[in-house]
Formats: sequence, C-alpha cells, structure tokens
Amino acid sequence: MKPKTRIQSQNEQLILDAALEVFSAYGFRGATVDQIAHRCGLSKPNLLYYFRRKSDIYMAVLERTLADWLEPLRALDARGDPIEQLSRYISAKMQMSRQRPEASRLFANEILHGAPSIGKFLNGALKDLVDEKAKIIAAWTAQGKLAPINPHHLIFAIWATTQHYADFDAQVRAVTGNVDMEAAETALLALMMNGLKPRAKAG
Amino acid sequence: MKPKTRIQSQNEQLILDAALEVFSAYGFRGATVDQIAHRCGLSKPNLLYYFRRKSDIYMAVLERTLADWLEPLRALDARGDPIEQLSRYISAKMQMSRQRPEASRLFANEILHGAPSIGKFLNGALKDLVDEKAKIIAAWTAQGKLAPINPHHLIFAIWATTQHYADFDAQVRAVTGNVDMEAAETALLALMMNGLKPRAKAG
DNA sequence: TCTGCTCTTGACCATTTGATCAAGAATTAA
DNA sequence: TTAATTCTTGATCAAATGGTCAAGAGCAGA
Repeated sequence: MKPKTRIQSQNEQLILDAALEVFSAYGFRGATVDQIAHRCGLSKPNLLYYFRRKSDIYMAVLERTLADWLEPLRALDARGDPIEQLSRYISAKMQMSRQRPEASRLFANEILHGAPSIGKFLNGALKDLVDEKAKIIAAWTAQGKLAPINPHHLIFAIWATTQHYADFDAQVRAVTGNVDMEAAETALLALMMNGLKPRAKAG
Repeated sequence: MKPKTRIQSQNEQLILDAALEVFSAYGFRGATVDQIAHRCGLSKPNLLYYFRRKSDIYMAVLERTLADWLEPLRALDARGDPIEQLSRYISAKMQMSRQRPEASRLFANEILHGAPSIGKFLNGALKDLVDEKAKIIAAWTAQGKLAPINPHHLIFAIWATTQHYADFDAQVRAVTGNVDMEAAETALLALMMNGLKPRAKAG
C-alpha cells in the first residue's frame, strides 16, 4: 500500500469533516455527494476520486468516530469510587454531546434505521465493552456501594439521557429556549447519583 | 367539504399505516412513494390520488400520531401522589415504546433532523404542555415531596430513557440479545424513583 | 338501468443524483 | 528541465424517483 501524499491526506480530512456535517444533518439517504463536495470546496468528481462510492465516505466517517465514541466508557475504572466513576462518565458523555453533537446524531441516525452499517461493531466491540463494564457495576452493587440496579439498563439510561441533548437538540431547544447545558448536567447528576446511592436497609 | 366515501377512509387508513412503517424505518428522504404504495397494495398513482404529494402523506402520519404522543404526559395529575404519578408516567411511556416503536422512531427521526415539519408543534402545544407539567413538578418539590430537581430536565430524562428502547432498539438488541422490557422498566423505575424520593435533610 | 361521480392504472415526464471518463493541469522526483 | 505520477473537472450517463395524465373500470343514487 502506497503512502498517502500531502494532498491526499489533506483532502481526505476535508472530505470527512464535511461528510460528518452533512450525513449527521440529513442521514445517509438524505445527504448528497454534491452537498459534501460543495461544503469542502471540491468538485464532485474530485471527491469521488478520493472515495469511489458515497457509502465509502459514510463508512470512513463512522469508523473515524467510533473510537472516540467508546473512549468515555472505556475509562470507567473498577478500582475507583463507584459514585465518582459514574459521575465522571456522565460528565464525559455530556461533554461529548456539547462538543460533538454531530457525531452523536450520526450514530443516532444510523442506529435508528437499524444500524445497517455498524451492526457488526454493535455486536462485537461495543457489546464486549459493555459486558465488561456491566460486570464492574454489578460488583460494586454486590459490595453494597451502589443501589441494586441492572447494570446494562443503567448504562442505557446514561447513554439515553446524555445523548438526548445532542440528538434531540431541536426539541430541547423548542421546549426550553436556549439550552443551559450546565443546568442539564447538574440535574442529571443529581437524579442519577441520588438514585444510585445505596439506601439504608431495614435489618 | 364533502364527506369521505367508504373507499376513501378505508384507503387513507391503509396508506397511513403503511406510511408510518416506511417513514419510521427509512426517514422522509429515504422512504419512497413506491415503497409505501407497494406495502398497502395500491399502485403509486392511486396512492397519489389520495395524497397529492409525498410530504402530504408524511404530514398526515405525523399529525395522526401527535395526539397519542402527548396523552401520557397530559395525564400527569397535580392532585395525585408525586412518586405514583411519575411512576405511572414512566410506565405509560415504556408501554408506548413497546407497543408503538415505529411512532417513536418517526418522531425521533424528524427531531434528529431539526424538526423541519413539526417545529411549530414543538414550540407550541408541546412547550405549553411541558411548561404546565413542569410547574406541577416544581410545586411537588417545593412541598418537599420530591428531591429537588430541574423539572424540565427531569421530563427530558424520562423521555430519553423510555424512548431509548424504541429509538435505539437495534443497539439495545445488539448489546443485550433479546430485550427484556420488563427488566428495563423495573430498572428505570428503581433508578428514577430512588433518585426522586427526598432524602432526610440535616437540620 | 342509466348517469354522474369516484377510483384505478399503464405510460410517461422531468429532475435528482450516484457514478464514469477522457483530457488537461498541477505536482513530484530525478 | 523533464518525465511520470497525481490531481482536477466539464461533460455525460443510467437509474431512481416524485409526480402527471388520459382513459377506462367500478360504484352509488335516481
């Protein structure tokens, strides 16, 4: 495999940045190659010189974003304090929603339509990671450090609530006016952490 | 306005049912008129005899579903017990996710792409309803019946967690195998209700 | 049964859009 | 400078798709 030329890597970056914007805004079918080309200042044939098919661009964008996506969960540490670890995780996910809402919407759209392109990833790397972290959470609960809760569903709840602010931004904005992400994070942390602290048991 | 004939109302029902399936699965751009027509056993021109434009079908499906969508929140009753009322609401939303996942996905897709067709509804009827119910929740908190939490963000958290099971079904399924919605509801209720019960304060 | 209205469809059209290609411009290495 | 390689694009194609239309089939009320 030949090494990439300067122009190659530069243009591929341009294309993937533009593609993330366009695909996350309109979905795979809704996005057009022309839109992406226009957004990054290349002609359509030129864009197709770097990625031969529309779906190649899409896959490349997805792949470039997947690693970042797993990172926060990966950081969940069995040796840390449960409440602090989970707080960190929620904060990290909220930061993602703030700083990379398009990435969140890209995945949301893909999964919403049945994950035709990343089904393998969900069944593989993602499932493995989630199972691993679920065990940690279960252990914490067993040690009485967390209120009893199904770990998988706790993880889903964290995904759902944090990504909501990116994925459903239009709705959040319509209902609350300008969104105060600080307040959102505070409310979420309070709800979850209050909900996860073990309560004193009778006996 | 002429009353609808038997055939008219019958076919409109067929069309809207099929359209919900197709639009929720592929989004507005991704869905084709042919697909919808084929799904309900009508020819494309015949379908367009009842709804002149693709967007007319889309709007009709959205509108037919909006009322149902608001119903559970509308039922939140200021006179009831806060914990019980919120539990009911969460259960009702979970039931929606179970029984009408396509409806959830239809809205999810619409909002994900910036709510181009229901922006008015979000800013109007939805915002009004949410503001009204937020006041009720705030009052409950003021009375010490609920842990303090920003009511709007609590409502978002409930939407996010419950609709997650419909909207991101592909992911949930990939990560957990066959989804146990009972377990999901139990976990959610435990987390939220534990999180919302007021804790004893110092002083 | 007859008449007017509703319903249905095959054929067709115009546009959009993913993709190709040949030819020329720019870049790189020698 | 030169030759090979990489990059760029106008023109073009084929398929998909939203939408139209005229003509005929079916239906309901008189």
